[in-house]
Amino acid sequence: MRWRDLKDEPCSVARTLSVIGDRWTLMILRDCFVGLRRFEQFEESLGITRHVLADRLKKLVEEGVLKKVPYGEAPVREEYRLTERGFDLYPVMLSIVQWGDKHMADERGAPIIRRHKKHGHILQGKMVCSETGEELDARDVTVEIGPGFAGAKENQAR
Amino acid sequence: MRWRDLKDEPCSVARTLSVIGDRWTLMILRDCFVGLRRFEQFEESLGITRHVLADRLKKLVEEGVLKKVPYGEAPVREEYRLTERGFDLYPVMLSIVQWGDKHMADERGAPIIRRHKKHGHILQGKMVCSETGEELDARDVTVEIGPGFAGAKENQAR
DNA sequence: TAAAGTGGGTTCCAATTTGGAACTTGTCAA
DNA sequence: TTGACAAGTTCCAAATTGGAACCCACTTTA
Repeated sequence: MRWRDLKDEPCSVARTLSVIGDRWTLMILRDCFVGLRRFEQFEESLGITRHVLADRLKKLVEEGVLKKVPYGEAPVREEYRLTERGFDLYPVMLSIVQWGDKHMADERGAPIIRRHKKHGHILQGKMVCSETGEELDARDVTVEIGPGFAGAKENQAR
Repeated sequence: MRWRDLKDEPCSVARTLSVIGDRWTLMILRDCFVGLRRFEQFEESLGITRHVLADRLKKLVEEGVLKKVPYGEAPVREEYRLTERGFDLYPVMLSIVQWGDKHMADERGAPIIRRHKKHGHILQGKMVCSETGEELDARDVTVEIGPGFAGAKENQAR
């Protein structure tokens, strides 16, 4: 399978990765989640080649994860902002951050901490079962073919 | 910044992506989470070039996400299994799946569904504040410099 | 009014990575 | 002794990324 065929797989992991699985794309989204919006800000923050950045931003806009919003007066320019679809990626981002905090930090602790705006406390997210509220572990879960599986290409069970 | 310098950034997103952000790595992990273990199984499932697969597996073992476990008798071979560090990636995987289920599925619904082993019900995960139990949204959160930030290279605030 | 600055891109070429296919190694089974 | 397996390697071509320079529509400064 080629990378560009991922989006046609009958698998939500593959389909999501076809949008955010590119090198640098999640780093751009990280910057979006901390409030960066402009081409030059992303470039400075990431030190990434400009044409790769332009390409990724274009794809994220095409996929509806970011949108271009005009700003400024005299020379009207455009900045990039998360759409609702983009904000929906927050659980992905937060679980990535928390894995890094747990497994990749040095003895001093996490490089960045999060605070709950409303309550002021330091924030940790946790993935729970929306039915029972129990914290989820892969070993508690089985998978089955769902309604959207059939017909999407060469179907291998997964 | 080059891709291979990601691990030295004072940012847990960057550090985590230095482990799982490579093309195909998350697809390999998806297969691990549904129970595949052997080189040939990954190859067949992904249709990926063998040397890329070998390289990714090697890196995942080096990072402690997978471990090689002997199996078989006469010709003793080795298979790949998730470590605890690997199982800790489940929230990342699940949130990726759920974004795909919500935003990339066709009208028929999700290609795969999950069931809670213990209770038997269909399972949806949700990311909540571990303190208050509220579902989390990026807009409820602010970030601050944490204890592990300083000194790790050229520090840009993030 | 010419020169320099800004933000957001493109273009070009070299260096890395990936894709595809064939070859290797160790062990067993016919 | 030949074949089959599982798990890799090796080689070369194709695609992607990195680095640097160039472009364009405005605006400010001199």
